[in-house]
Amino acid sequence: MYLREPLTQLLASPDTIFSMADKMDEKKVTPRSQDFAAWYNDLIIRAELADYSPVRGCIVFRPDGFAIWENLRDELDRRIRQTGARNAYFPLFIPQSFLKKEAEHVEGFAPEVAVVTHGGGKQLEEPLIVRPTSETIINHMFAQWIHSYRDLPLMINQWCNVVRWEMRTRPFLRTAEFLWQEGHTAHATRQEAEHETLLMLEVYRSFVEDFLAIPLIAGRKSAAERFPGAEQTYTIESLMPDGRALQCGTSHYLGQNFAKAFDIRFLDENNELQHPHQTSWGVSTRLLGAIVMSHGDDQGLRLPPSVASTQVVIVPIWRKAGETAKVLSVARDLAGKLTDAGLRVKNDEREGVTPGFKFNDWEMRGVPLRLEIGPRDVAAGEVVAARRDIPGPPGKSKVQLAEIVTSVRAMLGQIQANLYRQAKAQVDSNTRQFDDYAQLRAQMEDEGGGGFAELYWCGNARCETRIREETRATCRAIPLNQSPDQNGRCIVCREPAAERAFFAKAY
RNA sequence: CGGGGCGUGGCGCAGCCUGGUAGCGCACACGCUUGGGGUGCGUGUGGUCGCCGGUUCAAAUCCGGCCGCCCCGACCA
Repeated sequence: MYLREPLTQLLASPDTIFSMADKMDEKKVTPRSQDFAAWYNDLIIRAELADYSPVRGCIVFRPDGFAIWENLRDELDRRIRQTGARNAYFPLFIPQSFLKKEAEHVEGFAPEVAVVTHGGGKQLEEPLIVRPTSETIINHMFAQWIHSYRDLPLMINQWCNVVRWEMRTRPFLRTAEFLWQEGHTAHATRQEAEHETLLMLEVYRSFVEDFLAIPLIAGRKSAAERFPGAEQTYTIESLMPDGRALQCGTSHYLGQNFAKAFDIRFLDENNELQHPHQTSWGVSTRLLGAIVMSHGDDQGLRLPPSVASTQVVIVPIWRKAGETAKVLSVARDLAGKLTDAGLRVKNDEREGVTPGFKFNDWEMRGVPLRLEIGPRDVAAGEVVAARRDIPGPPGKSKVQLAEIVTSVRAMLGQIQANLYRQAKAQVDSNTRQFDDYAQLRAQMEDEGGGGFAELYWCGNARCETRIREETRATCRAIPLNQSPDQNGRCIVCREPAAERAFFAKAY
């Protein structure tokens, strides 16, 4: 399904000297500027984050890729628990009839649902679907657990896999099976549920920006982009360097739609039967794709220290046999000191590969900080530190061994902040305001994704549809808390428009 | 489902036109060498050429059928 090697060689101009080009391609990934999609695929394979599987649309998470997910998951899980939600686990299989209970929900998901028709060698009485999301089965259980306002709020989160039979898949960004967390809550009042929806949006926003160093626009979705069955969908959207937007997480206010469909009722303080107001919210392994694209360069991955499986790699260097023991001893001592300080450290003592090879290897894998230590450094009581966020000689500096822990901690903090700064600059330079529809169309026709377009939109679906059909850009987010503008005019119909929206071509 | 392309060691490809029993690069293993930015050399492992059938003394190569995959389109939080 995916091309293991990019099409770039096939697409290369006929006068390319293949014998030379091939030699280069074996060592380097496809340059990002040349073919963004090929660069992305190359990086994932070469950095050993994931591999293709024999099953169409499904990928294997290799240890280095899964470690990023684990680090990300542990931190987000901690933040989710802080809001009061608790983890639980619901079945992978859901009775097919459940999906049909909420009209919009079934319409939205039925086409991409996998169905199990046989088990134990027999045809099942009722087919089971493999969950594409768990609203139905969780609300079925909520109906049995909720009786009184004293049972509310009920806040459940689960980490699991889900399956959506996508027609077109890409590693991390859209796979048939993916890992995610899905939160589901039920509240006594609309206000409480709406507050929860926005609270979780803010949890996601701060988590992705601070921990993953990915700049975002937070806002609500247009009616057309809403989750099937939701009253309101909120989103965090990022912009990839190729100018296409990536939805990084969503939080939905479900109103009473599912409560009514699944007959969830409780007695309030006045002994009156009420349907609770609900929310659901989730982020997925798609975030790994966002990390790769937002930070990576032609040398490979660039991982924020917060999620990197290895934060610091030590490369010992020696020339003569007599130097080896001394260098290794200092390197090991250094690794121990940093590990004791709570850092994730690797000491690369491989023989038979040159230091230069190791430098490139660890840069490909995105390790934020490399410490080179050779005979000269040992003699001087220092190491050479090379920052992954600053390529080449400018990123190198000498650090005294005596103050190594403090220095490394400081540099990791600087790298985390700088990766965000670089990504933000990239997004800002690709975000434009438009007041003229012809200019918007021209921008979106350009090669590449077209970037974020910030514009006034009246909110009418007809104008939104026209933009989508004529520019292929969709409404990604309508930022929250805008101060109403009396002078705004819809970019399409010129009617008064109170709010600005961000449009972009999306993944 | 419509249009286009491709199936040859793990990966990328050549060989096919003009049949003679498979080759190159990378990767991998071993040895020496090298080591502060992807060292160099040597030796070696690994393939019923997508599948089935036909033609022929002989098929990766020619003929027929089938299967699979990829790209574009349709579709899609």
